[in-house]
Amino acid sequence: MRPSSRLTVAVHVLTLLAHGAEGEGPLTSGFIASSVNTNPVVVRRLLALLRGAGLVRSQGGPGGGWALLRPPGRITLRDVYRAVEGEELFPLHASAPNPRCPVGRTIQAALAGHYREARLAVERDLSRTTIAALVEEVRALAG
Amino acid sequence: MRPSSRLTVAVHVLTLLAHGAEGEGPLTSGFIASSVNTNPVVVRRLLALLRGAGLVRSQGGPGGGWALLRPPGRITLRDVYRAVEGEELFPLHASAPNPRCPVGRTIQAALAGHYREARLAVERDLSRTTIAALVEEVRALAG
DNA sequence: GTAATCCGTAACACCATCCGTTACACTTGA
DNA sequence: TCAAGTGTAACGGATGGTGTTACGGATTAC
Repeated sequence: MRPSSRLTVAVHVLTLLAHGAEGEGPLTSGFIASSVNTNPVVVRRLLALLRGAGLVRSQGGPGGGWALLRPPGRITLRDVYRAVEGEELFPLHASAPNPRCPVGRTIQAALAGHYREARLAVERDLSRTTIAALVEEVRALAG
Repeated sequence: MRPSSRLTVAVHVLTLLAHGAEGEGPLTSGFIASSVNTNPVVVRRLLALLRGAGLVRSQGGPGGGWALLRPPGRITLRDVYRAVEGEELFPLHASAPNPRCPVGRTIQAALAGHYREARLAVERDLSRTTIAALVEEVRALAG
């Protein structure tokens, strides 16, 4: 499975929700979409994944929109990654290798463990960065 | 850029080359393709990338084929990963965010550093495994 | 030198996925 | 009751990976 820009957009949106939290009230998907430069439906689809992970909540009707469910210091990039990306960092063969070949018969089992370790290494690294830290960086860069 | 199965197939092929090294002579793309269960052209395309990275050599004509250029104990999964995958572990936005938004204007710069760290973390993990180690695992699993 | 074998690469079709867009039903709040 | 939101299905376009055919070029064996 190839990587998408979902992680980037999801982090962008969460940073925006945390950054705008001083203003009162939730942010609409239309407003968020104008910052990301995309369509509101794309934003709602992505935020639905984050809602499924317990990171945000949505509210309908006038004055409705999206808001964080946790303080930004307690949301890490690992949480976001798990919410929006698939299970596997590196996919195995598209079609199964030849079972009559000793290497073909066993290579997937051999690789699976190493891939799992690599995925854990990424997640360990992503867990070091919080949305709150990104808000700080954004404020420093944007002035 | 999303992940593909290129890393898996490349590691499979290199393991096959190392495993079959006791037999004399290079392996043909047709033989390799039958183990991977794909088309010889696919194998040649992928091996061309590995050749560009100095991992294998090719030889035309009868008796020709592909062979390792280094002992399998000195080829790590990090070498293979760098040879066949793109630069970025996680892509940034497909279309640039809104420069009139403080978050949109700065989020890419803020994320770039974190993504670089994550990529290094993956590579650090992949560098712990060699093709020789995979040959051992395959032998243990296949009997 | 001739033929067989193998690589090198272009060209094309197929397929899955992602992204953007439209459309419309539903819910909420004033 | 109306306006402002979300929820979600449906569709099309773009992209990239994969599989396949085709053919030119190089090398080896005889």
